[in-house]
Amino acid sequence: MNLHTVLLDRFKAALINIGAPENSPAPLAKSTRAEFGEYQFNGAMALAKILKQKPRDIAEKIVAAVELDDIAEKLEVAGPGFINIHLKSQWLGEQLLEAYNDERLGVEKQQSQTIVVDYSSPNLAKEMHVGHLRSTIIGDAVVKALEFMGHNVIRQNHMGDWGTQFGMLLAHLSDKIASNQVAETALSDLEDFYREAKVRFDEEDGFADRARQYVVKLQGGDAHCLSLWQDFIDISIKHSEEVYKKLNVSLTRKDIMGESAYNDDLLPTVNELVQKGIAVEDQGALVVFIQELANKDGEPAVYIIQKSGGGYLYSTTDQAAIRYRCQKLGADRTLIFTDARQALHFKQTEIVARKAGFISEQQSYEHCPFGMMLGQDGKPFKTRSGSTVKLADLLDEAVERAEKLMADRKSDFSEAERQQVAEKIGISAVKYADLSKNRTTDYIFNWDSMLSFEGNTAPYIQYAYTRANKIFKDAGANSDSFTASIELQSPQERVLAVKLLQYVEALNLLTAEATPHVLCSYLYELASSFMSFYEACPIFKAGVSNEQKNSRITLTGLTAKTIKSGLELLGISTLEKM
RNA sequence: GCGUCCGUAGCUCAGCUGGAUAGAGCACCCGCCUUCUAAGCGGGUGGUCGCAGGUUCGAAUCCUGCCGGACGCGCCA
Repeated sequence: MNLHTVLLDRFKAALINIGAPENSPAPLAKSTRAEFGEYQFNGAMALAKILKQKPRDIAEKIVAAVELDDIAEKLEVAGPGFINIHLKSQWLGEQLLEAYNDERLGVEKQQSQTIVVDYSSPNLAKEMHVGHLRSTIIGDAVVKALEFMGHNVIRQNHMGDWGTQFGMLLAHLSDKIASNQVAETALSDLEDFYREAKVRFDEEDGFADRARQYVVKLQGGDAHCLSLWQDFIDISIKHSEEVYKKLNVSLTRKDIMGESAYNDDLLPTVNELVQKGIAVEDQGALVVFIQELANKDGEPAVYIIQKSGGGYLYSTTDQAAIRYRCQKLGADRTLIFTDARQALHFKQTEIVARKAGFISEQQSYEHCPFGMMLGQDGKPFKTRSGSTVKLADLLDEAVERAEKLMADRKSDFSEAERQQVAEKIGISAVKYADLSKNRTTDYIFNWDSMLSFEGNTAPYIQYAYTRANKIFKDAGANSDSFTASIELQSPQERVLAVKLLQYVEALNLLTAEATPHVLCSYLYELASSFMSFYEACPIFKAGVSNEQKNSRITLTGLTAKTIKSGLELLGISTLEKM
């Protein structure tokens, strides 16, 4: 059940009844203050001009026409023509009970689409660093939410497993193996390995030439080179998989669709663009002139799809990828999670692909950009040439810090338990801190605030969960058999009740905009509402009637289930105690 | 030069498909533990929503111009 949708449908019907034109604006919003009820309909003011009547008169007519007796306690017209909606406690209680007894918590699925999601996509030449964190976890949260909402999601890990840099790496690896080193050992630290290869490339006579030969051989399908490359890729993928496991990210080998996978498609793609007259030769290269993105002097933007030497670029691969995703995979939507700096590239890519007919009008292509992770000083955590922070190291530090915080507190955890809890707290703190921020802007990374256990943080929400879960279990309530009627008496119960029913609204927004932070905000508000309820509405204390007790246990149970569900979609696991 | 994104409390961030008195958390101040986990709850101080115009009954939100910041703009990805 979707509160917003139910109410909106009723108001839309009412608008027609009072003679408003079809498709009149029907703004329905959550009320900003408790005294204004739970929702407010603000359409009367907008209609004043269209109907040539006073907004308050229109509001009165809408109130008279709208059929809400079963749902609303009262409707009141306020201010210039706001219609405040106070929902019926009994009706809310019935909806909550339904949600409680539903394994989907009352969340209706969306109309199913095939959605391709391109995320994580690390460069296999190096180890994953902090720059890959956002794409990986934001993408994974969106993927999980889309699946929960009923979509057919196809993950695409567009790994950087091809390109000129591999010549240098393979030449270096070849030498290591020639001197009897095992590939796994040589590549135990990819970062060191890359650095060594780079130094040789820059300084050692003849090495750069050998590296270039390796590129040519590799692209020509030379067996020895391919075998070396395969070894390298396998080991590098294992590094990534370790990070995914630590991060509780759902990507697996079968989701990998690296750049190399499009190798055979590049020439046909380029040919198609040329045949259709979209790509033309310019200064020896094949380019697409994009008039739509021309500057003020009318000079078009230039999009290179083949270098003057015949080599391909990432634009070529991206065109091939669109063809594959839209035509072979049948993507209704394609979501791409990369940093904001690539925004222009993806805008150009879409324009070119649409001209070429690789993507149809009905199919969407959505670049979902995100900002950089910055240090305390407001500067990037990592510079392009400077030292990088390895993602694995960052996560290890998160766990260490969580351990220290736990050590400062008394607990009856065994050593093994404490280790496990610290791991979950540390990792989830890092993930949540990132996920809870609007992805489009840069954000400042701060250990203290993400691990502070206060405010909009993972530990706060996890703590709320352990509290709710504990009570629910203490009540001996089995989620399958326990039911009660719900009585909403105190303000805290009401606030919690309405919040619980708004889970679906947060999810709909998340899937539409690919913004996990709206789910974080929702969960924080839910957790916070529960904490207030917890303080104000005792369950196992004297003077609490049986009906009240059962009602509150049900609310608590649904809260626990909802938080658990929401955190799972964010890729954050819950704890039984902490 | 052109383009994209951004500028909200001392700090970190919500709110931006226009709606009532702009919200959280941190920090600061004041309260609440003889057991449903105080890693919590309640209350308070703190704002020319970068600036200036415009559209509108109504603008943090839309438009224009400035100022400030980040990032892009033909053979890297």
